[in-house]
Amino acid sequence: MNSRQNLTPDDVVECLRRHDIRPSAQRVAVASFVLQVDEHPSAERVLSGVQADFPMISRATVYNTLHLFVEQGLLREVKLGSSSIVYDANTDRHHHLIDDETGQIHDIPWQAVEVDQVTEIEGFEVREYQVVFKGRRKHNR
Amino acid sequence: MNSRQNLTPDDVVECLRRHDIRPSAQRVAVASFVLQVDEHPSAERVLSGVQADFPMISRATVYNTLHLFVEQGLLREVKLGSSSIVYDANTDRHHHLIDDETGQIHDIPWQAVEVDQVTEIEGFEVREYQVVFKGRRKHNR
DNA sequence: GTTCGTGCAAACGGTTTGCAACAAT
DNA sequence: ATTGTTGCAAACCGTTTGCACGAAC
Repeated sequence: MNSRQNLTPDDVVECLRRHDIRPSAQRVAVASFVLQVDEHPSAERVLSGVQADFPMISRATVYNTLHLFVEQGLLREVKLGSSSIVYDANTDRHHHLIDDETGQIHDIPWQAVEVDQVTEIEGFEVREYQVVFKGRRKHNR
Repeated sequence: MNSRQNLTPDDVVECLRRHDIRPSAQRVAVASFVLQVDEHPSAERVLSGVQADFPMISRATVYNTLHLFVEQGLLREVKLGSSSIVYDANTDRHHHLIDDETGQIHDIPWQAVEVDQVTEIEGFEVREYQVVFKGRRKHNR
């Protein structure tokens, strides 16, 4: 459920600026990939994806850059089922569904579900929450 | 929120048998620890915990044993915020809260919250779900 | 005498770190 | 000149694997 809008390099640069991130060539490359890929990529996935058309980017830079993006609110880390951290360009509130077969993580709109009484968790102060679903794609029709 | 009942070795042996697990010395040691510890331990945590009074147990055996326990429904794996897989002796439906400060995972009773419209997730067949809360302990009183 | 359980040590995979080189201002 | 950014390689940590020894039926 990722935007998939075709972003021009200029769009990406502006987006970085909006998040107080200086637009180096590497950062633009990482951002372009992460903002347009139609999945929730892990750092290693980002590395190989970006290396496809930007071969001289290093692993360390990708990790640095992703951390920076998270810090600046451009991305969110998602740590669920999978063995690796994945990144989510959708920074609005939403839920997640983990595909039983593929392990892929899908965004579920916030209004798809209604959760009640959240403020009332005994003994805890809840800062945020989400529903994590497990299941699978409904076949063809 | 773990039971903390004092289990005798015999209780543990019986519990293993109920789950079709042959009670070796190592398995009893792992089960005793995991069923009584008041937290959600990682495999490494189980290893060091069990080694405390059972020094000659190997890493591989702990990992094997935990996997076996999960397979047999004695434990559940919990893969959330933390970098490692943790194990949950509470096999009933429940939610989880991740402590912002400590990273600790707490069980939240199923009825603490009400979730609606879960069957209606567009395009997916939901097999199970839980709410994942993030927050912190309410200070003393 | 197979099968099952255990131990050891090495491999693995994703992430982090330290450090040196190189911009950028 | 200081600060920020990159690249490389090694370290790290939790987990997995292969294999050989030993116990159990």
